[in-house]
Formats: sequence, structure tokens, C-alpha cells
Amino acid sequence: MLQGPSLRQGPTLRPLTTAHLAQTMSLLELPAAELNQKIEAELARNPALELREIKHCPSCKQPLSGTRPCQRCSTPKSLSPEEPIVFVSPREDFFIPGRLSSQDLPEDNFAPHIEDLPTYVLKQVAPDLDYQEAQIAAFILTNLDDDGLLNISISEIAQYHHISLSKVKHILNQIQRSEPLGVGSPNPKEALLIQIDVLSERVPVPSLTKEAISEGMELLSKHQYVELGRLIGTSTRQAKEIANFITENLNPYPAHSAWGDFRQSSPNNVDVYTHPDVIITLLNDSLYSPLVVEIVSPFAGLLQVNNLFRNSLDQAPSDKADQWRSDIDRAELLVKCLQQRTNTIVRLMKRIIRLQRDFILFGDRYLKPVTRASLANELDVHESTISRAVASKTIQLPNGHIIPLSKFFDRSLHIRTILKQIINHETKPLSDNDIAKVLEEKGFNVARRTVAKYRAMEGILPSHLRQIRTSPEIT
DNA sequence: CTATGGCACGGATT
DNA sequence: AATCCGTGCCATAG
Repeated sequence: MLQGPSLRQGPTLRPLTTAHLAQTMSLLELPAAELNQKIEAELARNPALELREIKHCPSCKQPLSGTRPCQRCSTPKSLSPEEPIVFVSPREDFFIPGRLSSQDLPEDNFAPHIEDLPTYVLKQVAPDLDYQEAQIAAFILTNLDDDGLLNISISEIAQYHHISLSKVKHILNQIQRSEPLGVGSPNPKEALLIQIDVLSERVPVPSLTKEAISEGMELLSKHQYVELGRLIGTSTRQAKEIANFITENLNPYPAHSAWGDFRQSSPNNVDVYTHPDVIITLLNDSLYSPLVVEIVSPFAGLLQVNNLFRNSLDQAPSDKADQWRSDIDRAELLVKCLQQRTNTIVRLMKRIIRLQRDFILFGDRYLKPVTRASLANELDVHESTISRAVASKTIQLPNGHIIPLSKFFDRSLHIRTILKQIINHETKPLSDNDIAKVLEEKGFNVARRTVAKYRAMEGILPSHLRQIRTSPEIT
């Protein structure tokens, strides 16, 4: 990927060589976590590349990007809520665990405080427990693995704390029933069963789903629907529907924030998001304050070419000279490309965030359909540049959810969300045609066939299989 | 007869 | 150039 000989030139400003372009592109499509690895590897291998001394901001202790003052702490001039505060952060410790919450309440998905999973869950269960129970709950929660599953047995816990098995079970039950649903289950199967249990109180769940999970877990994960249907005594089609419902609405690994984010991902192939490329928070936890956008860009402004190394080039032993020179070239190229990468991402983000402020704050239904092409036009870059910048990147919203950046370019998300609402509020099951009508009244022109597709995407059953939901006023 | 899912086509998007 | 998406048509289930 790096071409040595072709760019053997002076160390001054280099014209845009093809190698340069190629590397800029490849860096652009790398998510932060991988970029981090790549640069670390290069730092270790290439003696011409060095890390500038990292200075930390005196007030917030975060590493500073290059020589600039802390962009996080310096008070912004404009406090217009519309105008996001965007800054680049080279933070090394960008691990922030993703969280999960009920996806059925898009209007309410605002929860500005970021905390780790154990704390988040503990806060939910603590009010219902006495002091000793809370201690045990805390103990349980610290033993969760990255998937949000519990890998020690109930009896171990009971022995350790000298209490009865039933008490542990009681506490664990409380934990499993808090958000993210199923957290603390010993395995994916249990987690799914809990989720079904709780979900069935709010949403229609296809019949036999529980049986499919408890008896046909293996078949499910292998997508063997014919056998599954036979096992639980139903048609293959119904089995497929169940499987579909499960992938769409449930999550075998409670700690992963991918509820409904992935249509194609199968239960055994769940994408994990842990290191977002962009983190959005609210300045004062207020909805009317600007969004604070932190672009996680490893080593941004911290890399430079070692001057000692460069100056000693003419004294290089003749057999090493070539090697040294190519090292310097590589280093320069990397620094430059990294700069370009951050620049592109910053410009892109500024635009996206201003455009999609409502979506970021208030949820899916406020997503404005934007294409990569239109954005490329506005920013005056090639479409493929945007594609690369968006690909395989993730972003953390103020509510703590980590979603793929590509979600910002979902053409139909807002309609699907409204569709979900229509169905949630329906008094009698509406047919796809009816729904298309309602949508049209709201100003969305979609064909009946398309409604069916959206419905399928959201894992909603066809009207004749839907039961009438209990009306909003619950006594 | 109505509602829905499968297939396939064409245009947009990447 | 390859892929995705909305849509129309048709078969089938209810």
C-alpha cells in the first residue's frame, strides 16, 4: 500500500501524489479504534516517526491535540444552540461502553448522563432493595462480562455471601428485568426469554416464540427453519416469522446497543460497538444548549517527523540510506494524511450535526432523509469521500446509544418510526393499505407494498396476526 | 374477495 | 460497476 520509490523527493510540501491520495482514502475509512492500532504499529516500526510530548489540559486532564489550547474547555464564543461545538480529541482512553434502552419509546430516549453499565443498572434496581440486597446486586453487576451476561453461577454468589439461593434468584430477577432487558442472565437464551416476557406486556409477540427460544435455540442460530417449525409444531413460514421477530426485537447480548439497528445481523453475529468515532454530549444537559461534538481521532496533532532523524540523514551509512529515506517519506505521508482525514471528518460532522440536530436529540422520527451524494455536493468533495468517511464509523448520541454513522443516511427511518407509532396507537389492526392511507394524510406518499416492507423491517406482524393492544389509558 | 409475501424490474445511490 | 430500494404484478392464504 505504501510505495517507496515513486515518492522519493525533497522533504518540502509534497504535491498530491497518488500514494498520498490512496493513503488518505484508506485512512478515511478506518474507524478510530483501528486507526489507533495502525498508527501504534507504525510508531513502533518507523524510527522517523515520533510522538510529540503529550500535554494535558490543566482543567479537564484530557490530552491536548498538538499545541492548540484545549478545545474542550475553551469557552465558545457563540452559544447559539443551533451551532454545534465541534472539536477533535486525541483521547487514548476512548472506551465508553454502549448502552441499550427501550426502543419503543423514541420520544423519550433522551437521557444525557453517561455512566457505565453496572452503575446504570444498579440505579434502577436499588430503590426496590434493602441495603444488603443492594450490596449483592452490586457484586453481581461487577461480574458481568462485556456482553452483559453473568459468568458466575447463582450458587457461587449465594455461598460467597452466605445467603439463600432463593434470595439471590430474587435479586437477579430484579436485575434481569431492568434496562437493558436480560442483563445478568447466565446465557443468551435466558436473556432472550426475559426480554420476551417483559416485551409481551407491551407489544404483541408471535405465539410460540418462547418455545422456539427455549427448545430450538440451536436451530434458530443455524437458521434451520424447517426443522424449527417441526420441533415446535408450526409451519416453516411461521418459524421464519418468529426468527425474524427475534432478530428484529431482541438482543441475546444485553450490553450491546444494537437494538433494531441491524436488520441483517443474525443472533450469533451481533455487531459490537464499543469505541465510537464521535461522541455527542449536551453542554449543560439542556435541550436548548449547543451540542458538544467530540471527534475521537487517535494521535491527531500528536505525530511528527523526528527532526534529529531527518537531519542525520546525510550521515547515514550507505547501506541504510535508502531505508532511512523511505522511513521519513512514510512518516511525512502518514502525518499529512492523518491531518487530511481529521479535516474531512470535522467538516462532514459539522454539517451532519447541524442538519440532524432534531434526530440526535429527539429520536428516530426526526431524522431528515439525506443522501451522501447531496452532502458531497454541499461540501464540495467526491461522493466516494463521504462514503468512505461514513463507512464503518460509529457515533455516540447524548443518550449514550452508539449507532452506526450510516444511520444518518437512512432514507426511510423516519417513516418507519411513524409507522410504528401508527400501529402502536391503532385501535383495531390496520391493513397495509390503511396504513398507507394514514401515511399519505401525514404527507408521506408510499405504496402499499412499501408499507409491507417497512413493517417487515420493524418486525411487526401482518394485521391479521396482530392482537388489539390495550389502549393507552391504563385505568 | 382482500391482504400479504415473493420475485423481479428500473432507477437511484454508493 | 455494484448494490440498494421502492414499486408493480402475481400467486397464495385466509
